[in-house]
Amino acid sequence: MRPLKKKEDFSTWLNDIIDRAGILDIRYPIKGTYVWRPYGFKVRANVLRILRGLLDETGHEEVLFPLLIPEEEFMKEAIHVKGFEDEVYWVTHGGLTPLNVKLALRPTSETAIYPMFALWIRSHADMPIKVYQVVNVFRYETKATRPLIRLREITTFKEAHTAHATPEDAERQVEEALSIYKRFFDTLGIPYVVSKRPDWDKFPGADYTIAFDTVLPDGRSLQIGTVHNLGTNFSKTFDILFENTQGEQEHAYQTCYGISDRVIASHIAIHGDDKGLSLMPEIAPVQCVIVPIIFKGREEAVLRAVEKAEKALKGLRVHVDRGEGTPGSKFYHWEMKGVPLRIEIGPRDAEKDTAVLVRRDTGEKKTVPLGDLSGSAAAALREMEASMRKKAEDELKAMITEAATLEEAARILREKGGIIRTVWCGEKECGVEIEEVLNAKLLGTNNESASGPCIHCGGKGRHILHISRSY
RNA sequence: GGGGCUAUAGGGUAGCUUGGUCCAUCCUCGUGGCUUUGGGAGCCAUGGACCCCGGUUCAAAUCCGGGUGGCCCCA
Repeated sequence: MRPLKKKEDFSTWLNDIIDRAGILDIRYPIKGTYVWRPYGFKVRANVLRILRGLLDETGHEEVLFPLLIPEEEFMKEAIHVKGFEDEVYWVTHGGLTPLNVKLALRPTSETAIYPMFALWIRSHADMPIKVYQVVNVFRYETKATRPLIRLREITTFKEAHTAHATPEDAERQVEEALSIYKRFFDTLGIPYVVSKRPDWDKFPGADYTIAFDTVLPDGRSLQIGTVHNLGTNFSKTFDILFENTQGEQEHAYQTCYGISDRVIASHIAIHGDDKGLSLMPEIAPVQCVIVPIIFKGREEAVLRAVEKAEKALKGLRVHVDRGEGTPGSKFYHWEMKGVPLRIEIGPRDAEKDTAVLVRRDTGEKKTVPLGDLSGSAAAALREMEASMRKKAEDELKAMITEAATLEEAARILREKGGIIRTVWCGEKECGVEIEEVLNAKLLGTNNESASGPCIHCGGKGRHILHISRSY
């Protein structure tokens, strides 16, 4: 097997680790589609548990819409259609019979959900509606596909859709969505930069789009979440009308926001190392693995101590590796799987009633009394979470660089990548030129105030701008 | 959107240039056994591959065309 080298060859590293840690099987014979394996599926389930929790506690309700969307509905919203038309898979036959209405495999579900919203909403009192679903969506990607990052079947797409009686309420919803996502990424230890996308790069059909981007170890940015204020664009198309308090018919104000498989990709990419995965305790399928170190003739004492340890750790997700094989090979195995905490118990420990506690992130070893194992394990996990989060945040900070000129920006992008922070006038023409000159993307602007000249045209700077090479 | 490279056991590879030496190399892996266990142990036995379709040829892993998958570069 080839050695893992995250720094030198990130792309190969990521593919290898996804395979070797048992996240996905990347050999499924259709381009851009992959198989979730049991271990990866557990990670995914834990991630979704956190996300569902955050949505549920803020009054969202989970629903499930059909995968298929009739052509007529799909084609209704002109700008939206244009944004997706070359990526849509069409179902054209039922058995051998050609369908008289073609059916789209959802590339996202606005056009599936909003016709139903039109039926559900009659009065201002029916709102707000806040629903979400976790589904697979299909996009016929023409560029090179990548596991968890660029897929033809996005298997984990959490999309929330809301409708409101006033524009202010929709605006508040955007703020709530941003705060939910911030808490979500914070929990997972994924640092991010928030940008309002330039107008020409917003979600097709949105008034505006606010996006979360993170930076992967190769210096390229990855979009990991988006929040859209749809205004009345879709409600006008799909006749989502309600009677307001004045007794007049009015179009509903809508938002939608989504998160995908990429969250898992970025967690793997940011926290993993050359030994394999390194999972935050919160999402690790196994939080603590106990490796008994058995010597011939002295099994009993060790196994008794192991049982005691297992009992003490009740409440954590614990696995005891009683399998064949040497301790060394088990250490490597569980490090590859990213298990946060390892507990070694051998004859020496059994004798002294202790255990060796090893942190996955730092490799730090500590001998602790068995009687106190529960407390010291919990403490170690807490410390790990904090320090993993901090490390990731520091790394992202180090990848955000200020630049005053395009030459400087180009040099930074070439030498270390990451995100350029600079000043921009806000004009489309100027922005598009920046993208061309730098061969990079404008991630967008933040809400800080800016002063000084625009990096490109020298005009009055109105925004702080984020630029990067992106996935 | 344009261009290039590539496909050999479950994973990683040698062989391809110059067709025959190949019922295909090595590492890893699987299976049965003995033995071992504080950072990937060892020994014995055994299992497993030339992406698909077509063509050239006495002869194809090797050459040619198409398909499919993978990787990279440019816009």
